[in-house]
Amino acid sequence: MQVRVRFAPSPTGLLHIGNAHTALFNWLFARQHGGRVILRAEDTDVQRSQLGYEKDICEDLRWLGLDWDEGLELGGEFGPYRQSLRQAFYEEALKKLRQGGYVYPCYCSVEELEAERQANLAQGKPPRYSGRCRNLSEREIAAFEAQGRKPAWRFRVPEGQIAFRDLLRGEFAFQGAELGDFLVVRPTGVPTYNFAVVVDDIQMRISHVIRADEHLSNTPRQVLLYRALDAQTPQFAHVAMLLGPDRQKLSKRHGAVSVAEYRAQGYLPEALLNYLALLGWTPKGQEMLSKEELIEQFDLTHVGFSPAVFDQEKLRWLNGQYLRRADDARLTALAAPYLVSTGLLPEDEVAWPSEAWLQKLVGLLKHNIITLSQLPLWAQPFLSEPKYEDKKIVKILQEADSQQVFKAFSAALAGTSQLSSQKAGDMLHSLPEQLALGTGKVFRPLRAALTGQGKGPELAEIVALLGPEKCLERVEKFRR
RNA sequence: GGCCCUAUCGUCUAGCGGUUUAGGACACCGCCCUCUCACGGCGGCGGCAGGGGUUCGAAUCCCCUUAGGGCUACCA
Repeated sequence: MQVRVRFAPSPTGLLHIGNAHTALFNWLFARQHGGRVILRAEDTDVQRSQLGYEKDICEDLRWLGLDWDEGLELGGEFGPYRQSLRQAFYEEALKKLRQGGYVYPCYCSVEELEAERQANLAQGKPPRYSGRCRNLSEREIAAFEAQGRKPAWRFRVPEGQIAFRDLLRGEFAFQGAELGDFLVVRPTGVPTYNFAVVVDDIQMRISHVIRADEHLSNTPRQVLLYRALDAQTPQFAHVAMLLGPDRQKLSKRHGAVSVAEYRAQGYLPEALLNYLALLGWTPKGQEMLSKEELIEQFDLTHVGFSPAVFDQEKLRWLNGQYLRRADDARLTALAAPYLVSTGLLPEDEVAWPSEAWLQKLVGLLKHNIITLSQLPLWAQPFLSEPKYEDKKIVKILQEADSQQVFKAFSAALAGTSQLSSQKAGDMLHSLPEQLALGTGKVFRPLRAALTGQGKGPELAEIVALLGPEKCLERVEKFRR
């Protein structure tokens, strides 16, 4: 049997980290089984769904490196892949349910239902549908129709056991009596989630439904639908959902929860992807894994089912690791927007320093940062004049010993046109002995004069990158 | 309220009845490297939610309690 998985986000917002997590697990599973990934938009919530979000979600998935074989933007054999375009399928399925006597028309209004629900809740009774319309006579139906009421369609849930198997967690058995008759089609003719998913998954030949834990309780309803539609159920696998640091469901209250936000903060897609894979699953060996290695090592059956807290710190660590290993040319391209938006680089690329120099700069500074958005802070003295605002820096510059350091440094640089970091290092390290000063006494004032900062890359690298001319200029400023 | 899921260091987790003085990663602390920060190296702190069983033996199996989460929607 061919493995066919789907990722079915609802376009009611940006791609959520939690959705990206299940998308990744689906993707990994499909890729390691030579299966296909289907991307479908679940937009049956007409009020909240927006086409724009659908585009954003596609873009974020691609950014993460999760591609798909059929679905949105690609089309395919079993389309269309947006639920609002699939009305004919739902109507056909509803017809089948009606013919089989699995559903009945319900004329209750939203207000009536909500009142009933509240009343039940207040009395400590289960807030499920009473079944008021379950056994309407022909005459009662005719009366409602005469009033111009449009019916919704409800599934007649049988009593008795509904069993299914979860690939991860084993056997489940729910009692039909506990479920209550659920809505399948709204009065507007738009299907509800449970119905649309099942119809689509059947028609799209989905073999494995890998989704978050929160859908476990919906599964018996869906199993009922599969049976009524005379279809085979797919394999279910419910993975744990993601939590915030307070162990509540991960939400906007916890800060950045969309993939787009992490991208904006300067996280690398491979870092986010790698981190997401580590939530609920652990590799045997080391944890830093490429997409290819993940495909090779990932094992759905070893995914844990206890909910996982999304830990920013570990993500940050991973991002730092990937940053340091990243190609400088690529990083420079990614970093440029941050440098432009902070005014360190002009809008117009023509006015930029050479590509080679920029790459050296980024290649050097990538060792000091955790996210790309931190780059401007370090790049500042290289792309504009140092600020010399820090009190400690000012004090170092004013120290008596600093004067002879500046003098010796200037003398050593005079007449030099270019310096490798190696040469610069040799020169710098000869100074302490020459001046009979401690290394710190020599290096600290130079670093201060050259960058206005107390920390940063190796001094030799700074000197090489700035070039003799600029170094001289900055040091001379402090000579008296 | 009912039903369901979950429970190992602060966090992610390994562990699938004996090989465990419970292993790793992040974070934290200390030391080393070093002009500083970061990286890196070494070391440390820190956990089986509680209570009952089952068993020669339990983090591992069962039950109860507790805690957290989910579903019970004309949200998905």
